[in-house]
Amino acid sequence: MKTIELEKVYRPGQVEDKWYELWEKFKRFASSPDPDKKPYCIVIPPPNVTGSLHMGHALDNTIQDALIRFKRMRGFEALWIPGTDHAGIATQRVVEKELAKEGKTRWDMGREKFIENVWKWKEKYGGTIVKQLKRMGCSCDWDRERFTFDDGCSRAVREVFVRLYDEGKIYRGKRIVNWCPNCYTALSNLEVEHEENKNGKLYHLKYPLEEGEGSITIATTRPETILADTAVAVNPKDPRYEDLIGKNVILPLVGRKLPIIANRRVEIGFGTGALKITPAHDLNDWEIGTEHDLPIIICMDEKGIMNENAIKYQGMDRDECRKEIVKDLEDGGHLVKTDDYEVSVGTCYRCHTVIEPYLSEQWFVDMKDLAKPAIDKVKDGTVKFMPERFTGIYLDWLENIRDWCISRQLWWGHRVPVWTCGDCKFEGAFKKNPDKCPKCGSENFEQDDFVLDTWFSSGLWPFSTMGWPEITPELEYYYPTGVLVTARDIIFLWVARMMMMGLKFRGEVPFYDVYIHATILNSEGRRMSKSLGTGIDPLELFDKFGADATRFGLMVMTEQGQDIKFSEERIEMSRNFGNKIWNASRFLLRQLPTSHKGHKSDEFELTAWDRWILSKLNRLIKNVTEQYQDYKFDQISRGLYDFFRDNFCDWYIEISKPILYGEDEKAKEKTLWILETVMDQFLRLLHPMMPFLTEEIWSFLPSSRGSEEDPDKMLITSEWPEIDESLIDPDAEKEVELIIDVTRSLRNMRAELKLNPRQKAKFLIEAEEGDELESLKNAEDVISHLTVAEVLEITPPTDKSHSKSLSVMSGRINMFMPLEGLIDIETEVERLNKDGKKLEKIIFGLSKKCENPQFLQKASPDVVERERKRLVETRGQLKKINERTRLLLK
RNA sequence: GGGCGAAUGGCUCAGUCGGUAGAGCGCCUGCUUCACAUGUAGGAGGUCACAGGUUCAAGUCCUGUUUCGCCCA
Repeated sequence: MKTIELEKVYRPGQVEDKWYELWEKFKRFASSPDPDKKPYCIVIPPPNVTGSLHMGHALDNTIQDALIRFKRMRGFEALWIPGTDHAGIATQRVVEKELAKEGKTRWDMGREKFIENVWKWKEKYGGTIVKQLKRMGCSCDWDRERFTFDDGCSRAVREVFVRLYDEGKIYRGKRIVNWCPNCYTALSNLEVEHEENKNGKLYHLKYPLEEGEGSITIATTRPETILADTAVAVNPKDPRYEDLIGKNVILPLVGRKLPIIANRRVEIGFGTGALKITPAHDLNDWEIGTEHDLPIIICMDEKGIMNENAIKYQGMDRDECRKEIVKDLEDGGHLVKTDDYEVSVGTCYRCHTVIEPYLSEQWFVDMKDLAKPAIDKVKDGTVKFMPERFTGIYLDWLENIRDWCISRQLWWGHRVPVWTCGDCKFEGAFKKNPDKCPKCGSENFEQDDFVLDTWFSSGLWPFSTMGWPEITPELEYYYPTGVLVTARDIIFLWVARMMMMGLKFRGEVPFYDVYIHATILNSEGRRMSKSLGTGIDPLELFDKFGADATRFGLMVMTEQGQDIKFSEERIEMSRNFGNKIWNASRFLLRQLPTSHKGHKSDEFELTAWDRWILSKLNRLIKNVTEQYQDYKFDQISRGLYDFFRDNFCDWYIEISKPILYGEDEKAKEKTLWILETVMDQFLRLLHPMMPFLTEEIWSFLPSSRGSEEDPDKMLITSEWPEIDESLIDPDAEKEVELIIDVTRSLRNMRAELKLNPRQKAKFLIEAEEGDELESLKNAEDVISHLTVAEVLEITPPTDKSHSKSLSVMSGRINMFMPLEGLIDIETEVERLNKDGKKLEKIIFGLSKKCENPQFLQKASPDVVERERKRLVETRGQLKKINERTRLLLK
């Protein structure tokens, strides 16, 4: 019979590539509606098409893949829809950078040509992240891969826009928006990151009164905007300025006359209590300006360059202008003082340029009505957040939602489908491009120049990927999806918007669970960032440790609940774990030329060890299955790890060796059956986390050999283990734990004497008559095997003095190792004293407890009973120790 | 300013219902034994941030404090 020889060390590289190809070749990831099965669907939170895999993706997609593989094995019709996001700003920037290398700009080539170029770029480089997802084993149905800017998704965007527009939920308005002078576009509030600028300054500027000698001093962090000041405001309740309200000041450097107005929004305590009002360059000022009907002056252009209103500063950029103005104000005696001031500045999430609050005409979505159902469905428990605390964050945001600025001054993206007639001024939104004005028939009918926020299309992702606005079989079968897996910084960008859009356009939530996973930090606890160079490239980890190990390591790390400080040690530990599994299977395969799986547990007389490992296995099945449902990935990985290393390898395989190398054929058969069963079930349980390694080993197991050619035999589409409750056996567990305990104690004695591992030792064990003695006697062979013992006497307590032996106690069991004069009395006495001290301390605590009437009265009876028993046992141990000390010193 | 989270061994972190504090890595010691040195056997190492409180009993529950991190404004 042919046995399979495996390499001593598992090498993931080739194995991983091979299996991914085979899974794809045999369409193992494919899913389509099947009325006989329950659907389970995940839509990937689409990564940027320009992106490459970072640790956050690696974690996010490991989780999704594990869930999909789990559900697939559980018999669900499991579909994972992959895809990417067209990432308006990011992609456009990348292509513009390329052009810049040739000394060109997008304006040089024009809109159409430029977009063509971006598409070309996308076709060429956009597949990077997809390849990387494959590299890590993601079992997405790639035939269903989507792109937020593909035809289908674009149709969905059009449909949604037109419907919201026609309902009046989308409107155009002139507002202060977050403007990025580097990307030349407006951004939504969510795309602005706030940073503390510790080098900020608060400038106190003196504005002279129009009449008389006096002046008013205002405080500002942005002196360059005085060029667009149109008023000075004070709080009506501020006694300092009561007399000045209604008077005018003269704006320094400019000479414009500004009224002093009273507005309750002005904070009395801030700065001087007097505020310069620049309606076109500050949101708060805009609101005050609107209330007072102030004139609006814009002093810079969309690139942050000072414009014609900036008098002699025209042409300077913002920062340069600030310096010049401060200098001129100082020269003119208008600068009273400059204080250091820590100021929070908004920056662009893509390029980190300081955001300019900027007055411009943009498209907005009125969110109030959309938000309401999205709030309700979380409040009534239809949609659940994991961990639960994110519910509050989500609700809080939606309850205070503001209108969403959806237009971007980009070229790459869904163009706003609104046309305006140059003749009759008719304006309308269209699902299909019109060629003339439907009202007056004019061909002077122009489409809006702006494009939509990328997140507008990702909000539709859970149903646009399924073919909506068409009602496809997919949509009817897979929607709502099971879970959205993402990081917490995406709760508003995706989760909330998908909820709103899903409820609005499908009338149903897009997913039932929202699993928010950790953010991965580097080992110093800082966010991983490519621009800071503080990131770790997951692909390097795949190369070094394998994708399986990286996946498993990440799963172990998610135990941290919130942020993960990345530690490569965990990945290494997982690599070692994989190697351990590999080697255990190597051992097993040598013993197992053919399958022994056909048996049933009642065919054999099972030993305590057999019942123990089957009991542990079934507990594992139970736990892992439940924990997948609760997204407890840390506990799953930990449970698998402990079971395999501790229970299976360290103990069961070890005790199986004398049997497998022995003569008892029936016992051999039984042991092989159990070994194979455990390995088989374990591989299934581990598969979602370590898909490659498990599939590889699986393909060697006799029962599934040849699965490389036969997709029906592959692990990926095999069945998830069913728990057999009848095999959970607390008695066997207790019995084996006793034997393990005794074995450890005996080994401990060996180690203390620095006995060579091959040197056979002699042990005496004394246990009270009863179950324990019985169990130990039954396990005599096993214990002597595990402890390399020659003579192993197991008896009831005797009167022997054991004076020349080492001793150790565990519970009510006393163990001795006779030494014939080898013992170092001093060391042994010292050790006994140390143990005795420990015991005394425990006894002191326990006796105090057990004498406490409150404890006896109030604690539950079983606790009292347990503590009493412990006290008696511990006292007995101490007595023995004292006795031994006395004997040794005699 | 408002909210959320964290603080446990040298490091990174688990710790379920309140009832004997655990793991991985690192460290020390023994071992090339026939699946595995990516291994194995053993060991040292903890005032559970601090202060109160509840309780027979607190790492765990409550209140406050400190430090750190994140989000929102």
